[in-house]
Formats: sequence, structure tokens, C-alpha cells
Amino acid sequence: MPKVAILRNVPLFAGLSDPDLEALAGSLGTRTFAKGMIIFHQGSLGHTLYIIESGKVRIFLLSESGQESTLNIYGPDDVFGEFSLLDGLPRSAGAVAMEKTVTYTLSRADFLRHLEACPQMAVSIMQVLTARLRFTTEQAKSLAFLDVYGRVAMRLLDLAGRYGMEKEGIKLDLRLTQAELATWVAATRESVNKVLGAFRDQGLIAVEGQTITILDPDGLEKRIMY
Amino acid sequence: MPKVAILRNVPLFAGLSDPDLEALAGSLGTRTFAKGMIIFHQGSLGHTLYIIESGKVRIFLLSESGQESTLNIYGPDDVFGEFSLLDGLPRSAGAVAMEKTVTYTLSRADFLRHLEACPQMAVSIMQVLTARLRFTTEQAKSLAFLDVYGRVAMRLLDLAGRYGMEKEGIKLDLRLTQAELATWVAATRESVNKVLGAFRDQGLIAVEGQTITILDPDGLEKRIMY
DNA sequence: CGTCCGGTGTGATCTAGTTCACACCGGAGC
DNA sequence: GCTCCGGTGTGAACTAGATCACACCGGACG
Repeated sequence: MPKVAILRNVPLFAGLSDPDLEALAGSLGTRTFAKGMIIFHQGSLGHTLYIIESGKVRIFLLSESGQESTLNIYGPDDVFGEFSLLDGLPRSAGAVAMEKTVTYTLSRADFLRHLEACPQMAVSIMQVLTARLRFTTEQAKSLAFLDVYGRVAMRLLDLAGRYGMEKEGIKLDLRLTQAELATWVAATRESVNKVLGAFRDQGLIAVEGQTITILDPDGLEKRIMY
Repeated sequence: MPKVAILRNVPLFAGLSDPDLEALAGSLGTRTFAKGMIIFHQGSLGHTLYIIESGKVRIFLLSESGQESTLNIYGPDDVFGEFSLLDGLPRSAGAVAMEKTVTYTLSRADFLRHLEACPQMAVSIMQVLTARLRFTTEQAKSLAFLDVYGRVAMRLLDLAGRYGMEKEGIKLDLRLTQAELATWVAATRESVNKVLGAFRDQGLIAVEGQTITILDPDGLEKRIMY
């Protein structure tokens, strides 16, 4: 698949003309990460933006005591690592490949060059940043207001919207372990286990292996009581 | 004070030339809010950006059960309400004037017009958005990892950096009630009371009325144990 | 085949922090 | 002066969730 074809689907570059895209494609590098590989560490410097061609990436925070908190999971056509492009500050979070992941990379210098050439790109970027900001605000909201049941319900619905396959219920093909889900909702593995058990017993979800199917989105929604 | 003089201090418009600033100043409106007035509600539509000339504004989330969570406090030269400029979505949070507050307003249409005229403005905006994003990420981090002691300590240090007056300790002239502080750290008033009491007894802070003075920043820092 | 090993299921205890209750204190307004 | 009222201080009871400690299960690998 040619780079240009990929780029056309990336929201960040929406609104760019074909010649602009061509030019941009020329400055992209490629990097591939095996499952489990760290793409960058929280606190490190680095001025690279990543565009996912295929695979999945988890963005996470690390506490000093080694605890992890997942901020987001990105998939094909998503972009991550964008902060460091704009200010020069250290990465505020880490990124790890959840499976084999192919990315295109864009350096700060190239980015700024293209930004100058096509200012309308700025609007897309602002929109991406704004969307991120809204997402993170939602995150804060759920941490501030919801109990573990609510947070899990919310997370499941969010993932359903982004990675769900419609098929007699919404199937999440994420191979999420309970431990991973726990880092998403800032809770322990045990608590998540109990919550999932309760949801299963109530017929809201079905679990087999590591795939969760959401049977009753509305029922889950009701669990999110701010 | 002429508008242009104000705008020159606003980070959002850093890098604009004087004529550009003049033009921008022309499209600004003015709105004044009395203490306690709601500037906009969470969930409402509205395409206005606010620039604070004087006063203080609290940005907050509201849960369905009426609970509040403070996201941030902004003061002179700060900008807020920027999301709705970029996407057209409803306000993700509400804003209330903490004291008499004078603001300049910029409409979406005018904003976009100026953005087209001076593309270098885009970079400043991206920087502002990025800073916001980092801040919110920190917020999420503290909610996910820290206990109430840690969250209060963190908040105090953050406020010290932004609103502190150096003077045998860092004095916070915010007139924060314990209840307000509680919404900052997603805890109850009672818990905050106990934490402040503990910090006072340890000589980390001094409290008189509603002004808190930070005596030992390093000591507080140590309370933030992720 | 047996044995690791990563993941799940589940109870017993423990604790931070909420909830509830009430006492106190100082300033504003009559 | 007295009374109201917003804010503070503090304890007793309660609870969501963490922590700890297992038992179990299936697949990978010698």
C-alpha cells in the first residue's frame, strides 16, 4: 500500500491536496515494532510523530512505584506522540505496541516545514488536539465521579464505539486481559474481575477467553450514573 | 488599558505583529461577569473564546447528581472556552466567575478569519492546546495514582506556581474554601480538612482564614508519592 | 507425558475515605 | 446586643475497593 493512500485516511491530514500529500509522504520514515516493544518512554525526549499503518498501540502513564495507567489505545490511521512536536518538552506518557505495529514517522523539522507550506493543516491539527482534550477530560470526569462499575461500563462502551464488530452484540476483538482493563479504569485486576462477573450475570456482556461481547449497551449505559 | 496592550501579553497571540494585533483587537467584544455568575454551562453550545483581562474564572465539571469537580482556575491573560472554536461541539465543562471578571470575547467567525490572515497564530494555538493537554493528563495521573494527601499537595504546589506570592513562604491569595479545594482534588470537604490539618501540624503550610501559605514546598513534594 | 505459567475466579481481611452528625467560630445585618 | 450563616474542626459508623492468599484451568514446551 503506497504511503499516499494511507495518508488520505488520516484525519490529521484531512484537507490536504494530493500534491501536498505526495510531498508529505516523501518525508515520512517507517518503523515497525514487535508486540510488547516500547515505542517511547514517558519522560524521554523525542520529536517524532507516529502514524499507525497497522497494529495497535497503548499509551500509558507510569507511577514511580511502577504502577501503570492506560490513557488510550490507538489503531490504524490514528496518530500519536504529537505533543513533542509542538512544544519541545519530554513525553508525558509512554507508548507500547500491543501487537506487531507498522508506523510512519514524521520529524518535528519536517512537520514544521509542511505546516508552513500548507497552513490549512493547522486546522486539522487543532481539531485532533481538541478531540484529544475532550477525551482526556472525559477520562478525568470518570475518575472523579464514577465508581469502578461505572468506569468499566464507560470504558467498554468507548471501546465498543472504536473497535467493536457488530454481530449479535458488539464484539471487542482486542484480546484484553483483565489486568489490562484494570489499568484503563484505575482499579485492581480483582475488582475488574468482579465487575465483569456482575455484568455477565446480568446479561449485559458475554465473555469468552479474552474477547468481550457487549449484549446490552443501554443496560451498560445505565451503570454510568454520575 | 487599550486592548492591544492586553493582547500583547496573551500567549495565544504571541508572535503576532502589531498591525495584526490591532486588527484582532477590533473584532473583540467585552463582557463583564459579577462574582458567582455562570459564564457558560457544560453541555451548552457557544462559539466564543474568552480572554481574561482581570478577575478569576473556575472551569468545572458537573455530575448528574450535582457534584462538582474543578478542572482549572484561570486568571488574567489566560484564555478559555477554546474547544468550541475549533469543533462545533457543546462545551465539555462549565465556567464560573470566582470574582468580578472582565473578559474580551472572540467569535468563531472572527477567529477563523484572523487565522487565515496570520497562519503563524496556529502555532501558538497548538502550543496552548498542547499545554492544556499536558495539564489534563497530569490531572488524570494524580487521580489515578495519588491518595488524597498527594492530590492536595500536588494542587497546592500547582497553585503556588501560578498564583503564589513569594513572602516568607509562598502565599496563595486565592481565598479558597476547603469545599472548593475539595472539588479540585475529587474528595470531600472533611477529608481536605484533615489533610490540611495534618500538613499544618507538620509545618508544611500555614493557614489563616482562607489564605494558605506554603512554608515547605520540598516537604509537600515528598507527599506526592506516585 | 508432566510441569510451568499467564490468566481467571473467589473468598477473608483491612483501610482510606465517605457519610453523617454535631459543635464551634467570626463576621454581617438587624 | 442577638441571630443568622458560611465556613471550619472533629469524631463514630460505614463501605467500596485494595490487599492478600489461594485454587483452578488451559495452553506451550521440555
